[in-house]
Amino acid sequence: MDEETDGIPQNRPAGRDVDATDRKILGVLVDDATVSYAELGDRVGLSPPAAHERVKRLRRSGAIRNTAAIIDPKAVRKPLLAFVHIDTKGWGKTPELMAISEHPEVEEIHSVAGDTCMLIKVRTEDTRALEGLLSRLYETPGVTSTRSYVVLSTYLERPVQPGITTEWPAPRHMAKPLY
Amino acid sequence: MDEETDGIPQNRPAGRDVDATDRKILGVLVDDATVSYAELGDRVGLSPPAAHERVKRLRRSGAIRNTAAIIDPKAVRKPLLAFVHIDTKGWGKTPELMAISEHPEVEEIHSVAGDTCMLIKVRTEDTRALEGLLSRLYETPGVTSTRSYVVLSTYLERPVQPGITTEWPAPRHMAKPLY
DNA sequence: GATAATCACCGTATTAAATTCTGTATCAAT
DNA sequence: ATTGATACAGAATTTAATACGGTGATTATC
Repeated sequence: MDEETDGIPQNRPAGRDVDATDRKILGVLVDDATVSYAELGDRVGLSPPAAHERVKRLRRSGAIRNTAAIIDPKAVRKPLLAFVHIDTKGWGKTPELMAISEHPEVEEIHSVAGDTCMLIKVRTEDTRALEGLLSRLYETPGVTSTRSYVVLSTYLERPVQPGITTEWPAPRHMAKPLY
Repeated sequence: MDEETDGIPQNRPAGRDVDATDRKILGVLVDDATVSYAELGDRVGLSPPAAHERVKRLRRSGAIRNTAAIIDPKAVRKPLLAFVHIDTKGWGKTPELMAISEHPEVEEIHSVAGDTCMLIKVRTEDTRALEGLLSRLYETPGVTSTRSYVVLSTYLERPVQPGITTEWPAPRHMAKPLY
C-alpha cells in the first residue's frame, strides 16, 4: 500500500488514461458494484487479483468517484422532481450558491449558457413542499426567480455510461459520418 | 432465503416503510457503499448481522435500487454536459422515445409540464460531438428541435439524499412555517 | 388478561471473498 | 542485448459476508 489515498478522489489528472479493459470494468461496476472480484475478473477476462488492482487504480485516479447505493426517491418520500432556472448576481462559488446547496432537496446546480444563469434539479415530497422550497430559495439574497419545470414522468434515468468498450479512444474521424 | 429476489427490484410498493434507522443506513451507503457491515452497524447502532438484514430488506423492497460505481464523466471523455428541450408527437413510451434512449450519451429523459414536451440530459466529448448527437436526435421521426442549454460548470451533483434521520415521517404541519 | 406468534436483534460458527505475497511474461527504454 | 517497469496469474492468508440458533419485546388472538 503505497500512499493510502483510497477513497479520497485526488485531483490528479486521472492517473493514466482508461483503456478498453478499464471501460469493461466500469461498465460492470456501474451496473452492479456488488459483484465479487472473481466474477468481475471473469467478465472482463482477468484473474481476481488483477481485477482488484484495476479497480483500486480506477478509484485512486478518480475515474471511479464513489461506490454508492442508488436510492429510490419514492422510498424516501421525494417523488416530485423539478428543474428550476434561477438568476444569481455573481458567478463562481458565491454565498448564495452555498446557501442553495444547503437544502437537501437540491441535487444538482449547473451554470448554463443561455438566457438564465443557473439550472438546478430538486426533489420534494409534493407540490406544496416544492412551493415552500422555491419560496425559501427566492428569499436568498442575490437569487432571482425565473422559471421552473415540474417533471410529469421520467422515462430514463441512468448513471454516466462508460461507452464503447471494444476500442478506445475512438478515432477522431469517427465524428465525420454524423454530418 | 425465502424467495431469492435479491438484485431484481420487484415492483412491490416498498416492502414496509423506511424508518429512522433505515434512513441512517441509506445515508451511510449513499456516501460510501463499500463499508463493511461491521462498520455500518457501528455507525447506526446495530450488530453486523442486523445491519446486513436491514440492507437486504432495503434492497428487496426497492428502496436501494442499485449499488453502483459513480464514474467521473471526464474519465470516460464526456466532459460536456447539456440539457436539451425537445418536442415529441405523442406521450408515453413512444418509438421516438425508445430511439432517443438508445444513445449512450443520453442519461435522462423527463416529460415536463411547460412549454416543451421533453427535457433530456446528455453528455458528450465536446461541442462537435454534441452537435452531432443533436442532429441525430432531430433526425428521429416525430422529434422536433426546440432549445438546448450547455452547462458551463457544475457546482453540485449528488445522489438522492435520504433526508432527516432523526424523525420520520415528518409531521404534516411541518410545511406550515414555510408560508 | 394470558398465551401464542412474529419480529428484530445479538453472539457465534461457518463459508466465501478480499487482500497479500511471490514469481513470471511482456513491453519500453537505455 | 540488458535493465526496469508493468500487468498479470496462482497460492496463501486475512478479513468480511453469511447462516444459524437463541432471546427479548411487541402484537395479535383466544
